[in-house]
Amino acid sequence: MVLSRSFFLRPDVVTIARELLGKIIVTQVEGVVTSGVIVETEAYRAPDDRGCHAFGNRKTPRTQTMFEAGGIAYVYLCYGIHHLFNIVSGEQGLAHAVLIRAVEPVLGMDIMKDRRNGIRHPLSLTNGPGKFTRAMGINVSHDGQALYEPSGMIKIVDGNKVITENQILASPRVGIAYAGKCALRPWRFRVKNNPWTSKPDKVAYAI
DNA sequence: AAGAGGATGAACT
DNA sequence: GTTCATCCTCTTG
Repeated sequence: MVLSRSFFLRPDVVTIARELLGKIIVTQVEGVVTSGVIVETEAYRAPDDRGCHAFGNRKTPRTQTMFEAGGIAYVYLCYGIHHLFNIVSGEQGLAHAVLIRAVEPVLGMDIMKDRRNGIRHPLSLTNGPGKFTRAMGINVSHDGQALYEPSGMIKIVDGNKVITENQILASPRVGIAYAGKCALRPWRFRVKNNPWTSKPDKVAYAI
C-alpha cells in the first residue's frame, strides 16, 4: 500500500526520517518501473536548522516547494550535476524535508545499471543521494510531484518491513559545514549493517 | 550584472 | 587523499 498523506503531514520530521527506513520508493519513468528499499535518510527542518535551504523560513523560488503541505517531492540540482530527492513533510507553511540518501534495489536493477552508465558493482548503484536518483530516473522535473497517489510516477510504499530502533544508526549530516552547530545534529539515519548505504560515518550513535 | 559556492560523485595520483 | 565537473541559486552592488 502507498503511504497515506497523513504519514507525511506529521510535525516531527526527524521521526519521519527514521520511519522512512524500510519503506519502498517506486518510480515509473518513461514507462519503466524501478523500486528500492529506503536504507538511508536525512532530516532538514526550517526554521531553526542552518543546514536547511529554508533556514529562517526564507522563501525563494527554489525553496517554495518545501513550504507546501507534506507528501510531495522536493528535487533540486546540487553542484550543477546531481538531482537530490527529498520528501516534504509537515503541514503547509512548515518547511521540513527528508533527503533520501540510499536505497536497496528491488525492481529494475538492469535499468538502474543502464542509467548509471559505467557502474559495474551493484552496491555502488544507489548508495548516495545523487546516485539513486540517477538510477531511478528522478530529476528536477519531478519537483512538487505528489508521492501518495497509487498511480503516481513516484510513490512511497509500505512493504511491511519492520526496522526496529536497534537496527538504526544515527550520525551527523555532512557537506553542511556552513551550518555551524547545526551540523552536529545526528539527523542522518541508516539501517545498521546494510551494505547498500553510503560509506560509514566516522561517528555514529544508536538511537 | 557579476561572482561565489553548493545536502556530490568519479577519476585521478 | 586530491581535483574537478557543471549550472543554478542567492547575494551583493
